[in-house]
Amino acid sequence: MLDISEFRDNDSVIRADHDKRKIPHNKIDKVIQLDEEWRRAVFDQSLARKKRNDAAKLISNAKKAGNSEEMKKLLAEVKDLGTKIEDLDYTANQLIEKRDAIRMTIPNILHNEVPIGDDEKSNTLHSEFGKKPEFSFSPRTHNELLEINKWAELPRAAKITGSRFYFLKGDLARLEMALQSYTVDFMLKKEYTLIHPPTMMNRKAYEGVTDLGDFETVMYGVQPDGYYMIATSEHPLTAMYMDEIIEPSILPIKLVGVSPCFRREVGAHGQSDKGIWRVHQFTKIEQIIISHPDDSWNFHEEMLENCIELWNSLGIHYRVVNICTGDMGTVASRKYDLEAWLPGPGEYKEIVSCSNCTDYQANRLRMRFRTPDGNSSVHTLNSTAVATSRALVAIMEQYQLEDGRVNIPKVLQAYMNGQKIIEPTII
RNA sequence: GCGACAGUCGCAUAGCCUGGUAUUGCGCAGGAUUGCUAAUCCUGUGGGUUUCACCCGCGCGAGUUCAAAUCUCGUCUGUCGCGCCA
Repeated sequence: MLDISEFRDNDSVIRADHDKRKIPHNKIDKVIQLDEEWRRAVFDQSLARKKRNDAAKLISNAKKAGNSEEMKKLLAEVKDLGTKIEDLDYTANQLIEKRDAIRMTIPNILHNEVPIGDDEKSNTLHSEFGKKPEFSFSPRTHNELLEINKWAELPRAAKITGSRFYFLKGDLARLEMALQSYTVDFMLKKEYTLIHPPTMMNRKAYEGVTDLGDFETVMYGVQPDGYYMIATSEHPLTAMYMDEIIEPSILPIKLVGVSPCFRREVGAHGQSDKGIWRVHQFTKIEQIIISHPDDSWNFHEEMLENCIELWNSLGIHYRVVNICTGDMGTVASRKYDLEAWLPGPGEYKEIVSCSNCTDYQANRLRMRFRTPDGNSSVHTLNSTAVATSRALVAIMEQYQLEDGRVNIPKVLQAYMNGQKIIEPTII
């Protein structure tokens, strides 16, 4: 959520941003209008309350002085003030609720260097690492590899839950654990603090970290308690400090979260969704930084550097792209994606997303730090380190052998008791 | 799940019985002063507005009242005890 002062003093910035995103200005106008109405209502409300407070003081004095005549007179004067104040309160509350309901849906201000364009085709290449692996045979898709090696049970998972769930089996399940351990150790060396968060969140906290539309399309609700399964550990880790005033001396807060992630994936279809690429549940290791606003752009680069070092160490060929205006979403101000080369389908596909959300989440969550001139919102940043299902797909496809088995990236072998190849599952 | 107690500004506290201007300490920030690894003093330290002032704010919500941190009801969270349990 953008700070209200942006609408009062700086609306041209928001308008210019809307132009870049090709969205109309009507919501901005509405927020400004409601804000003006609210401020008038609050002023009237304050006057009425002052009147009541003054009267209450006089009544108190009259009572102490034992002047019951005076008291009766004063009481008669303020008799109807209570209802009047209630009405004014109601009006003011209605106005600010409307104002903020709209303000919540207005997206973050984009960084200057975000490329302009309508969809992912306009994302621009930032950098590229590794080389496309060459095969003396026709490389298989990860889905074919899963079947040949019995590394996953998809139809059986569909029986007990539904489509897009999976049982991971045998060596591939072990590789998943190795990947988690390796990634966590990697992040610990960067002095991030490991966190296992709650896997469910209440509505209030969740509204602070995500686009409201996600409640319909992304998150699973948990009844009867009204909780939501987390779509990523970014959400609990970022919301962890909600409603707090943080001492600036503890900034930056650097966290590495490990959690299962749950996504409904409403509206997702197609051939590319076979296998475990796009699933309702997966495990993700996530980087989170809560920082002073002056430092956030440096930390955004730091998180990207961490990803690059990590994925280079896994020996995966991928490219980094700058996400363009049309592909950005509501919360981030700037976003890099890592896209791994998948030899099976012959495409680059997203494996990492690295965002600076500036003060957008912090404003909603009321996460502030002290400054000499009062409190000011922190910045929040998040980046995937590794989403295990997608990392496994990239490893399987890029490290595959002619017989369908898969070499284990060197850095993971120590986490697999020295094993060098993952073998088919027996049953 | 049951019962008792608790929730007050970053932290810790007083105020609640008996309704009438949110107390004190610590931490943090700014300033002053002294000068030796620091001390002392002053100021500030929840949110809002038409900002020399005023309004709101004592977990949240409702009620009683001219007036609620204070009384009543509901609710949430925590602590302890009991029960259940990996």
